[in-house]
Parts: sequence; C-alpha cells; structure tokens
Amino acid sequence: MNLFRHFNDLVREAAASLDGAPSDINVGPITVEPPRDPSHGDLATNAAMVLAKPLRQKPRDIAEMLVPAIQEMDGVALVEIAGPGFINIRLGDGFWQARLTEILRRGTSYGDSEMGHGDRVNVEYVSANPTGPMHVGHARGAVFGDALASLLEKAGWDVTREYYIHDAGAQVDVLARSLHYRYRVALGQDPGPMPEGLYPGEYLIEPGRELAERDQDRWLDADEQEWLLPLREFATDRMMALIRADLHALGVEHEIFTSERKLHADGRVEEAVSDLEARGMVYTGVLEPPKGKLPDDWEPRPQLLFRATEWGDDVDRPLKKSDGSWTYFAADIAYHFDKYKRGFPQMIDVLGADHGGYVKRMVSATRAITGAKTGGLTIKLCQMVQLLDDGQPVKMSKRAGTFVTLRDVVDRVGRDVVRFMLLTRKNEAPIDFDFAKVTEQSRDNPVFYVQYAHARCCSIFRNAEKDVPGLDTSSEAVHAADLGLLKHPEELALIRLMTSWPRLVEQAAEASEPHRLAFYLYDMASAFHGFWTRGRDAEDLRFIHPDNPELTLARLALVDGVRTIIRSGLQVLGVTPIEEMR
RNA sequence: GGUCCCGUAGCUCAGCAGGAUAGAGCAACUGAUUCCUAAUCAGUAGGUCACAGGUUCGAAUCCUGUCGGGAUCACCA
Repeated sequence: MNLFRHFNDLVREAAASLDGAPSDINVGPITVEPPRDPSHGDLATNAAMVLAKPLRQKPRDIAEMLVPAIQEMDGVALVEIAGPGFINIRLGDGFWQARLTEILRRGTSYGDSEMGHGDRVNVEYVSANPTGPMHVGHARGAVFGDALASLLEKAGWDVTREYYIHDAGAQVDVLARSLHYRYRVALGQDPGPMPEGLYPGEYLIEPGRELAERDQDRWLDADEQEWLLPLREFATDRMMALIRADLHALGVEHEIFTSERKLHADGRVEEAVSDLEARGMVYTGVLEPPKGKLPDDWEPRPQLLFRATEWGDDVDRPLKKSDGSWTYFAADIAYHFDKYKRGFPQMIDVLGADHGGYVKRMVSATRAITGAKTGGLTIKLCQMVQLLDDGQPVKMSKRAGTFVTLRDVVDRVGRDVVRFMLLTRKNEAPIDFDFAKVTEQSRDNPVFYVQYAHARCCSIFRNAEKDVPGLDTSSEAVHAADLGLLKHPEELALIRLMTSWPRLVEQAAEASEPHRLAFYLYDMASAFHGFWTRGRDAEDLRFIHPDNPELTLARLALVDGVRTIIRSGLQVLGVTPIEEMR
C-alpha cells in the first residue's frame, strides 16, 4: 500500500464533497506528502491552499472545513492546521503496526506496484560493440539498464531486456582483420608488427589459435574478400561470448540479443525505409553544412534522407552513405521498427553520454515509425565513468589496447561494489570510480554500510535463538508476534521509513531513476544502525530480552521488516544481501 | 555557432511530478567499545542552492537570459 496515495484519494474525495464546492472542482493539484520535518506529523496536505482560489476563501477557513472529514479517516489520530494552511495528519500507532504486519506478510513483494498496468516495455542496454571484452565504461550502462529493468518490473511493467549486437559496421571488419593477423601468427607466420588501426588487444590471440586449429591454413593465402565474412562471424561470435561472460560476472542478463547483421541480411532495413518512404518521410536531398566548425572534408552531396525535422529533430538525417550503403541510423530505424512490431510500443534505450547527439534523431524516427507525436522511445543517457587509482586518472585507449576491462574491476573489487557504486549516482552525473576508495571497506563505501545493516538483522536472529532458550524464531512465530508492543517513538520511526518504500519505488520508476533506491537503502540502514546503537545505553531498546520472549518476538518482527525492505531494495539493484560479515 | 547534461557545505553528492527552518557522507573538532558485529553510533562546525529576471499564496525545484564546466555536431558506430 502506498499510504500517501491512499490518503490522497481520501482527501480529494473530502475536498470534492465540501459544502459549496462546485461539481467540476479540480482536485488534481491536491497532494498528500510526508512533511520534511517529522515533527509536523506523518502526512501533510496542501488541499486548503490549492482550493483557496477556486473556492474564493481563505486557506485556513477551508482547512477548518476539511478537518472533520479527515479526522474520521481510518488510522488518523490527530489533525492540525499549520503555517499558511497545511493540514498535518498524524496516524495512530495501530496504523503503523498494521503496516509492519503487511510488510511481513508480503515479504520482498512489499512495494510492488501496479503502476505499469502490465504494459510491455523493452529496455535495451549495454549494446557494446562486439570487438573486445567490456571495459568499465560499459559497466555503468549495463548496471543502470539492468537495475532500471528490475525497477520497472517491480513497478508493474512487463519488461524485456534486450541487447543490440553491432556486428555489421566497419568496426567488425577491423576485428576480422585483427583476428586474421593473430591467426597467421598462430600458424607460425611472422606478419611483422601489427598494422596501424587494428585491435592490438591480446584477447584475440586465443581466438586466432582456435581458428587456426579449426580451419588450418585455409585462409592463410586467401584474398581478404574470401575470408572477411567468415572471420567476421567467427570473431564476433567469440567476442559476444566474451561479453556475455563479462555481463554474467556482473550479474547482468538479457533475454534477447538482436543482430544488426541479421537485420540487414533479412532485408529489414529496406523494409523499414520503404515503410517510411510510403508515408513520404524519405527523400533525396543535400544537407546544409553543419554550423560552426566545418569538417575538413565536407562537401555538398545528395543523400537519401529521413524527414527527422517533421518529428522534432533539428535537421533531416542521412539514411545512406555516399557509397550507397545504409548508415548506422538506417539500421537502427529498422531495429526500432522491429521492436515495435514485436509488440513494444514503449521502448527505453540506455546509451552512453557520448551518444547524446543521437537522441533526437532516434526519438523522432521512432515517432515516425509509431505515428505517435509523443511517447514511444525514451533514451536514458549515462554519463562517463572516470576511472581513478588513488586520485590519479587511469588512461585508457581501446585502439592502443590499454584499457581496464570490466572483468579486472569485478575481480578486484567485487560485483556488489561495482553495481552499488555505479548506482549511487543519478545517471546524468559523471562518476569518478576510484579503485583505492572502493576497495577499502570503509564507511566511505556505502555498499558495506547497507550490507552490514542486513547482516546485523540476520545476526540478531541468530543471537535470539541462542540467547532466548526455546524461542520460536520461525517466520510464522515472528509474524504472529504482538506488534502492539512496538510503540516506542524510535520503533515507530523505523516502521514509518519502511512504509515509504512503496512510494519510493513508484517515484523512482516514474522518473526512471534507480539511484533513488540506493539512497533510500542508505537511509534505511542508517536508521537501523542508529536504533541498534541506542540499545547500548538503553537496555530496554535492545532487540533481545532473554526474560521477555513476547517483546523479543515483537522486536524480531521489526528487524524482519527492516531486513525485508533492505533485501527487497538490494534485489532490484542486483546486490547480494549478505547474511554475515566477517 | 547548434543541441544535450551539469553548477547545492572545503571535497563527493542527495533533495522526493514547487511546500514549512536546504540534507547526508568524507575531511575537521568533541564524545561512546567489560554490553545483540565500533565495517557502528551520538554531537559541534560548515551554504547568497553559479548569476539576473519571470511565473504564484510559496522556487534549489518550473520558464527566459547570462556566466562557468562536460558531451556531441554530414558520410563512423
């Protein structure tokens, strides 16, 4: 239950049935929110202020009229008018205790929402070129996309996770040539130093050997035309296997892998373009030179263009290169057309910020495809990750073969750390990922802080069994505990925080911002750690009371609630809830 | 020059579809460890929310402009 929405509905009803309220009164702007200052109460509504204008009365007077109805609502203990006309609502202990019961009953499904109405949405992420292992730069999009997909699932969408394999461009030709070089070496030839522009990374040595073993000297003296295609396929298959393994190490999974090459081979590009053409969206023309800095080799040339400007872009965009082959953009149109036809009117692409210039044209193309002026495709950009080692930037160049692979990072600091760190920032802000910092298990590192809270919860359960002989700590027993015993302000504060989880899930999903979960979990952990330490001085606030099994059981219910919420959040982020830290 | 993103405490960042006195971590300072895991906690100090207008009961949040930083800018992907 999202209690804020629950009470918002009730308050809107009350507002609509006020004496003298016109039948068409707009209650939309009325909100019920947690006040920033908890001393103001549990809920605050702006209803009186919002209604002041349409009702032509003072906010405070309207508040007076609303109070009786609000006082009647289930769970409401106290209603006050404050400030310019806020109505502050305090809910009774019983209401909060009932929420804890709800949390325990629902388990990690607590917070699941029906906001998405089961609508299908396709989330495409990673889509790294199959020309080598993943590097850290890819990790952010991977983790973000994965967490976003999980978040949307939790919020009620039917999510499909997809990876677009860029196996058709010039970069895979380079890959094939690089493989051929390694293949020749594997067969004992000395091809000399690797030519400029090939991928020098060592990850192609092994595939080169495998190819030599499989095909022997079949491609050794053959023309490039003969071996380019088969080697391209061989190499991209190998590279995709690498990438999948890297993703697996990061805990990222996709359900669907779509090959760009296959789109071309199946004639999907022609199909998509002719579909647009049939609707007058395609023409041959000459583009204006780009404003500002002119590329050295710019020359006016007629090209096949898509009328992107009709769908919100700044200029029309080329579909064919000067040599007559399709642009990447054309293939991408085909790809999104394909997704649309597969039943995804809603799509999300997760891209690196260096693709920012691509957003408008792709969004406009998708609108042209679906014929909708809005909606369709949403693109989430992830800013760059700067890799540092103790404050010093780590230089990387894929061309020079010097880059830190994702696998290196995962092996060194662990998957949970990588995931949490990359998710503890909103996607639009750049991240400095400092090896030295994330490696140390300090409080500078929020992952351990949150995991520690979860482990502490588990530890309390372990100790309770030990310290309270004969205590039944099974979930049945805990769920049946007398929660009426939980009435200390600190206990209720913990429950309140747990109760804001469903609202948070919905807001994070609405904004497509999984980082909010990470911050929430940090808050939840902080509140729990605080309560735990309170028990050092005040023995009555400890969880375990050997001489009072009833209270122990109630406290265990509280702990179980915290544990459930943290586990539920970590689950969305793809981070392991550790049960014991040593 | 166009487009997109960012600008909040010394540093790194939150700030919830505008809401009451702007928050956390790090760093600094004070304190808590015979006690359920101190990988923790309690406290002190620190801000003209880049700047200027506008919208309104009310702006860090929305709009316009300026300044500063980053990304990107026909045919690559």
